[in-house]
Amino acid sequence: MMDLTKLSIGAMAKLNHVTEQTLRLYDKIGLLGPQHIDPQTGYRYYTIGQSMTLDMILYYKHMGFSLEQIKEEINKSIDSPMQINLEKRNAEISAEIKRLQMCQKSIERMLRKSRKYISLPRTGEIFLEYVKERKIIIYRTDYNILDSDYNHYQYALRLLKNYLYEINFPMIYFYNAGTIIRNKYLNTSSLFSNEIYLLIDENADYYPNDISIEMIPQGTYLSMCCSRFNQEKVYATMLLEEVRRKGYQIDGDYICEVISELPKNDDQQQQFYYKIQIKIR
Amino acid sequence: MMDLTKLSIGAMAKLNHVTEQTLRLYDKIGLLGPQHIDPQTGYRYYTIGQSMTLDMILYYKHMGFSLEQIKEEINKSIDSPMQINLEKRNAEISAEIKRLQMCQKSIERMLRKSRKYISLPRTGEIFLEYVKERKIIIYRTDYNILDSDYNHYQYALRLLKNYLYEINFPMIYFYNAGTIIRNKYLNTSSLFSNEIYLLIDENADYYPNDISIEMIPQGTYLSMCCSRFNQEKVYATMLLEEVRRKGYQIDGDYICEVISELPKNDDQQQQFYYKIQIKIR
DNA sequence: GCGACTGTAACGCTGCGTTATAGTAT
DNA sequence: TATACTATAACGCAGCGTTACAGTCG
Repeated sequence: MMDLTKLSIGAMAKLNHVTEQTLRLYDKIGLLGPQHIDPQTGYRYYTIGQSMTLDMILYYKHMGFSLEQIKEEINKSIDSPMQINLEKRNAEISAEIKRLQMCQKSIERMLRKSRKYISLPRTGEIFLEYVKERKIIIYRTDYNILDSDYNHYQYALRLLKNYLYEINFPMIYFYNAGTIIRNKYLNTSSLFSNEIYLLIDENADYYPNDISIEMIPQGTYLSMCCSRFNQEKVYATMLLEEVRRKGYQIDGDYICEVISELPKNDDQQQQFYYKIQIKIR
Repeated sequence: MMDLTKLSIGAMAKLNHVTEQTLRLYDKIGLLGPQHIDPQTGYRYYTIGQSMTLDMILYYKHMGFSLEQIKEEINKSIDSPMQINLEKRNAEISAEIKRLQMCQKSIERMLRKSRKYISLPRTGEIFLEYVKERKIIIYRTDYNILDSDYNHYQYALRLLKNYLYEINFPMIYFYNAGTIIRNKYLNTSSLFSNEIYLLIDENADYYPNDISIEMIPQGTYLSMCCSRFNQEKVYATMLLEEVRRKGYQIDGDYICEVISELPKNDDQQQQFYYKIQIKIR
């Protein structure tokens, strides 16, 4: 039978299902050293009883403590309570679980968005669709967005996002962006908009106090998918013509929703895929 | 107004709430490079439109993808579906959440154990307590544990644990260990035990098929806390004397439960704190 | 010309896994 | 002597943070 008080590092490792490197590391950082080191060869020798300490280390590790934290815990006497740290860790884990659940929400939303995109009609095709109520946050510029270029549009969007960032409204809650042309500007000869918006996830469970949210009503929308930035005026005109041709009644404001804005690394061009729509009755 | 198509790395970093190092890293690994690099100075210049790509990167990062994975996703065209990866990631997160919930169970059990320990009577004091039904796994040795030394006890325990490890019964489910003296050996002049056991968490939701579990019945136990290893015979004798003195009836087997076995790094001595008990009626 | 900015390069963090090279036990 | 074992040292992993030192912008 092997000597239970003089186990080589390999024997100790095998007995406890850890690697020798792990044991060497624990020795090095002062977490668990061998009971004896041969002064001639430097060989580490452990006793079987130390596997109990190793058990505890692994247990703490399982609970998510760092080696440094475990070192503190291990060296405590039995009387000093570890409860505080355990409860703290418990709270941390709760927070982590919550974060992961938020991740899942994000993923599910992306999946929905992806599925939605796939089933969308081709560019330029006009179609009817029912849309649920949507929450948005609006940012007003001091110029006509429809006449400005892509960079200014992006900049305005960035300012809005940064505002939301500053008031701690998590980015994960908003995704698609777009512009609104109010009804009163629809019938003028030249279209005008100074409002960009961000869509807010319907599942958002938290809003800062000082945020002003607008609702876009549910209903039937006449829609068209587009792929060129800064051609909103052209597309919108086509849409309005269709409204007139079919004899629909315009109800509310005109909306342009950016569905997808694709970064491409190979060429330096941005690709777009967005949808414009107008509520009718 | 700043040039929205020639943002320095600092300006870009500020606009998007990332650090310059992050942008440099993303450039280096080919995830997101500046649109222009001054060939003279090597200065990086970004356009505002690239913050959209950065948004996506951060969004993917939030969902727990690695930079390498994000790189793949970003370079995909809109037509190739990212659904597979999203769903895979979703499953990963579910598994992670499950793991964390197991962690919490472990922590809560440790907290219970800790609170229990604090309220325990002093060493040597005999007291009555009600104990719930317990599940244990037993390992039989071919020698009298009460006559063997600490190392052999630890070794037997290790063999049991390794057996459980091999049949994939997670370590987190068992905690306290102990020995049993069967009733038939209680009345002999010399105490005998060849069974050590591990307590199984009552919340364990999984058992391997080929495991044999024994139940220790609920009921009233006469108990005593002890602090010296290998003195079980002495303590047990005291306990049996108390039974006789008070006129209790022994019901079932004698149990020795190791409550705490404390590793101490400062001196090389192990410290113990265990409880022996016998069911009475 | 000064301060704010930018560049590259290198080390640090965690918890080991993975070589590489050299000495040791049996 | 063969071979299984052990030692130290160093690099790698992810995603940056953090120096340090030198050149550049307004």
